[in-house]
Amino acid sequence: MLSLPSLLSERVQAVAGIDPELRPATRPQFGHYQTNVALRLANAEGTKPRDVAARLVEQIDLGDLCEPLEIAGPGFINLRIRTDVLARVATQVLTEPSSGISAAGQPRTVVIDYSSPNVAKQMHVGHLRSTIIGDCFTRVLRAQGHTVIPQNHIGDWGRQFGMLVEQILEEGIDVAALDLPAAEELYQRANGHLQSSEEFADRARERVVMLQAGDAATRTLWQQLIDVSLAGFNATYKRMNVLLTNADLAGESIYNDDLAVVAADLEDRGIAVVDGGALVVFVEGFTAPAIIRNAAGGFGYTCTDLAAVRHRVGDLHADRMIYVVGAPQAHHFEQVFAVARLAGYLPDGVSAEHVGFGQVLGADGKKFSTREGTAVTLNSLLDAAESEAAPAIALAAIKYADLSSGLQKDYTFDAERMVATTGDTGPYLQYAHARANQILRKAEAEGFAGDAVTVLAEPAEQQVALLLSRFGEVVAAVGETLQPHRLCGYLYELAGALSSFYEQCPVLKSEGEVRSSRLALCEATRKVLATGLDLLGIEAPERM
RNA sequence: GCGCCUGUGGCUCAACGGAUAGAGCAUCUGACUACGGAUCAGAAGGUUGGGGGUUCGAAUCCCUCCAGGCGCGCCA
Repeated sequence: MLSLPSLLSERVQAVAGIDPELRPATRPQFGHYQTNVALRLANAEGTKPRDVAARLVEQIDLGDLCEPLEIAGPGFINLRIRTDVLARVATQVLTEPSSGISAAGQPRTVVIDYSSPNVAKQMHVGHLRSTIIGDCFTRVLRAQGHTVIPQNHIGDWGRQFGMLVEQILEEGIDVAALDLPAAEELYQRANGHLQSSEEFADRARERVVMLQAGDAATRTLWQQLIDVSLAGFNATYKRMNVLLTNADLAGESIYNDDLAVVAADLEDRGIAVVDGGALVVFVEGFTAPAIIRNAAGGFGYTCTDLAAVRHRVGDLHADRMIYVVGAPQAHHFEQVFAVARLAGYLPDGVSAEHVGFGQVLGADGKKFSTREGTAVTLNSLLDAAESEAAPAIALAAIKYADLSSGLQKDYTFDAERMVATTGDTGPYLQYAHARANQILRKAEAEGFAGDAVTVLAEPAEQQVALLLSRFGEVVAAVGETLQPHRLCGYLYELAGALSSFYEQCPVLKSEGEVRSSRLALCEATRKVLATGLDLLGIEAPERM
């Protein structure tokens, strides 16, 4: 079904010839939607905007959907949707399983790279954002009918495993018996050891070679470290209620065999050249080249990411790739994508987007860290929120705080503010949902029901219905722009409209068709709130 | 030095070149014998970091300066 805003837009465009850029009206007296299309046309033609508007209004065929169009101000055309149409659309939101989310016209295969913690280290604040944001994208794009393939690019390979394995052997510990925090302590000890002892550093280096060569005993310990870490990660994912599972794992190590292949391919085709002993690609617009293989013969993460691009396009058949990685990596990904384009790993038909995000700051406005100056673990963050509210509420609070403002901005982790049930917070939305649910439950107990919205006499009712009709558009916009805060803002507005409606329009105390219509409106709103919250990865409780 | 991001009421944030820059928190005033009050209605609070420019129209685009953050060949 074509959503109402798209339908309106289409009708206007049929006459205007250009995208009317329909926008929700900025003020109630301007109706429901406004377009500046006449202003733009007049500008191009050199005619008077209001004359153009008058001509358009004459020709636009919207009588079945809108009240008579109005021209206002310098030449805006204002649209007011007929209440019978609003009622019909609200009923559709209620009855259709999609709640108004329209299936993507061209379903794509979307690979999303997110979370990506490092083995033998606890997840920290940066992983919090990547995980929450990536999880939201997965949910939104799936709801639109895209095939989403999450890729959890965990750090399960690299030089650190040399020191880790050596430290294990020296201490004679049973890795399988460790938990993740203990593994991280091991990491710290190994790192300290590496700094203080040349001899240990040499052994660590040799151990890396053994690991790469596939030495059985070394591999076993390495695998045990991964298993221990995964147990920790999965516990956190479960606690966070995110969709990631072991099936989504695609750690760095899976590309081991591809690295030399990629390097050789780039070198053979003259894309990469040896410079200062390293194999590099010079990309126009970048001051420093991308290093494919360092002078010592090792492969860095640029090479790994190129191999990953090749795999995702070639084997997973991605036609859209999204990388949810901190903003400091922006430059790196720009370069990786540029090289991948040059090499043809990233064909024209495949898009690649890096969604960077800002840091999590502490209450002092500085980078969030512990008193000792180390990174705050994700679990301790969850603990902090749970000390303010029940787990389901605390989690909603964190996720909403993370998603509700522009991703690129830093945000301050303020547990007390996040869990507030007033204002623009996750718990407020949960409460609105629980409230709607409560009234529906009471209605059911009293034998009342409503299966269609038929009466929209009150402005408050109309406002709710209008917002319901926009849900699909908002979800589509989030899928396209990858800006979850749009959905947050929409749901907040809807929750507010619902509260106003409660205040002004008695539901259970009204009677007959008015009552059943209002119940249907409540149910449709409850459904959209629940669906929308779910897209954010937030649970919609039945009671609070 | 070069590059990227950020700068909007006291605080936290919206605003896809368009009408009088919107919300929330905090503050103040109200609301049915409140219990859907974990709510709602309202008030007050802004020369959008400064200065230029483009445009019928700029928080938004361009230039410049200021402040903060983050990057910039062999770590990931």
